[in-house]
Amino acid sequence: MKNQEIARILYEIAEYLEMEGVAFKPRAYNKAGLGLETFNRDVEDLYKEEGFKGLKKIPGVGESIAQKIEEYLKTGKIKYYEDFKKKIPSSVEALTAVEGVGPRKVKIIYEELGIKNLDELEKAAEEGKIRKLPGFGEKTEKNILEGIAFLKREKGRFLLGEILPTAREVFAKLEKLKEVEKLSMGGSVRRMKDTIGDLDFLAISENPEKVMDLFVSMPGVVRVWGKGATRASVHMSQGFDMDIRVIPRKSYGSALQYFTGSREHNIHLRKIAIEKGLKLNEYGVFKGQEMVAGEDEEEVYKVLGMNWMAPELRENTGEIEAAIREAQGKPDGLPKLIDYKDIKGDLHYHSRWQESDGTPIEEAALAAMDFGYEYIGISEHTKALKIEHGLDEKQLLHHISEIEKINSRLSQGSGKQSKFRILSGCEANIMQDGSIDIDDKVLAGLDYVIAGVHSKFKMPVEKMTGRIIKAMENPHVDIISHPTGRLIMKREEYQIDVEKILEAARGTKTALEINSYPERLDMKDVYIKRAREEGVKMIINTDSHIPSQLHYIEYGISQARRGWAEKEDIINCWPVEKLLKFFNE
DNA sequence: GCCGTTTTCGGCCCGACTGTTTTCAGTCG
Repeated sequence: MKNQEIARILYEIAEYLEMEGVAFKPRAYNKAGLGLETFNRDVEDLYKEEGFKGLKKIPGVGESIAQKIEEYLKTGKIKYYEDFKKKIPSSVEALTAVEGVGPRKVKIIYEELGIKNLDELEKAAEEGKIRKLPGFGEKTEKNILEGIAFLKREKGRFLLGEILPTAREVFAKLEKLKEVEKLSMGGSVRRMKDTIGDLDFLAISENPEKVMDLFVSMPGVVRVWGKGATRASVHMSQGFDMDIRVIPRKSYGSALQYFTGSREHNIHLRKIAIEKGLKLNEYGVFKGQEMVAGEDEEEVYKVLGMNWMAPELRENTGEIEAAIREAQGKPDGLPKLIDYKDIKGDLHYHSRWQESDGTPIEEAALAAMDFGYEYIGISEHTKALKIEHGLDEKQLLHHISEIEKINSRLSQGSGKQSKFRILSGCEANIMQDGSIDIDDKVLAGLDYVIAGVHSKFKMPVEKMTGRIIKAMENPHVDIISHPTGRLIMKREEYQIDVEKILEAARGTKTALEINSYPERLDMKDVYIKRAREEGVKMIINTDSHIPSQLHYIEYGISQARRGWAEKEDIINCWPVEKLLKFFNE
């Protein structure tokens, strides 16, 4: 996929244009970059199939940018961009990553001092050369040094699963302050994005200064980035930043809306406000001087002519249009999102990750019951994954009979226990040629089969796509685990043709997994949305190895919601009989 | 440079904070 690659160049062109002080074009390039990055088709395929005209289908891409994309696809270069690089050969992206340094400052430090990268910038700042530049001073220099130190220390973003528990702890602490009347979390955490940059808190308080004081002196705060009358920003020892804003009650809803974002969602909303002769900002919706909404988030959306929508949807990928249609009573409104309580069981659980003496399957079943589930599926690794104690055919037959025994024991128990069901499964390996490492006869004896790629991740796109499709065509395979293989911030996705995979999944009635493991969250939201549009069924699993990981399901559900998934799209929202019927078809 | 149930031309989201100025530019979210 070259989408990301070209998008990055477009973003950099935007920065160069900003350096030059060009108006409006930077926004156009940023928009086109985002359009390309979030476009659900491979730009190379698009160009091959539909030519130059196809490129203009990408949101934000018109005549001129389409030409530049075409140039890149043909030659691997864009002259317009190369010319900028010749003029100012700075690592723009690296330099603007420093807090307080933007394109204009990058231009000045290059032209005055010839600085092109972070190391040179750091050296110049240490030598006291930065403070002498026009528009710079001692403080800016100091901030640059601290900003660079920060970048070196942290990579910048955190996994949702890493940060959400901490965010909730901080929330609980802040909420206890007697000066805080009301508190909410905004930002990407409220939208449950797969990675989080920082935490945003919003509060109502009669005594904002006091809240600011308390916020910057909270335990865990190692640095105060800034502190004003209504806003403060701090760095935490765990490595992330937190912001807080104190907001008047009458503006709480609009502030919550504004600080939840996304940025693109907000920009779209403001345009709609303007079209209606209104002005939208974090303090409310205004008609002239008169405030027409603000205290309540739902009201804010309502006066803009649309229904309220879940934060997970707010990425400006069609949710605003859907909310408007819904408010007008038209069909094709907002999706009725799967709820965090809709999952009835988890089918990706490894009980034998350590060869322990206990009864790990029963332990898993009891934990799942406590979790409110009606069933759990035990899906051990299979023999090709020796390092994970993968089971061979003989051991799998034993696995099946063991589960039968536990099931019959449970069925004689009382109430909840008697209705609970353990399903026998496995997570088999999709070998290089697309075959499965377990004999079909044994696969047939299991309640369900998950198949996944666990080796040879770096195959060319046609081969990897064919490999997975062949696995789906095996009549015993019911689910493909972590379909793209990404490890967030660690490993790229495998090269696959997502459209072809979706087509095959629908044709073979194979469910695609939404793996809830915090560093996987695989499939990601845009693929979930595509899968749903194509009528492909999905399943949200945790890939747990111990009972305490069952709660990861929340992260998988959040990604499903971000992908517009409804209850019917997700097969483990179904009762066990319907689920087994699906597997048997 | 893009885009259009008011437009193929004339618009393009908005406010807080910082650091540098002496009324504001740059950056951020």
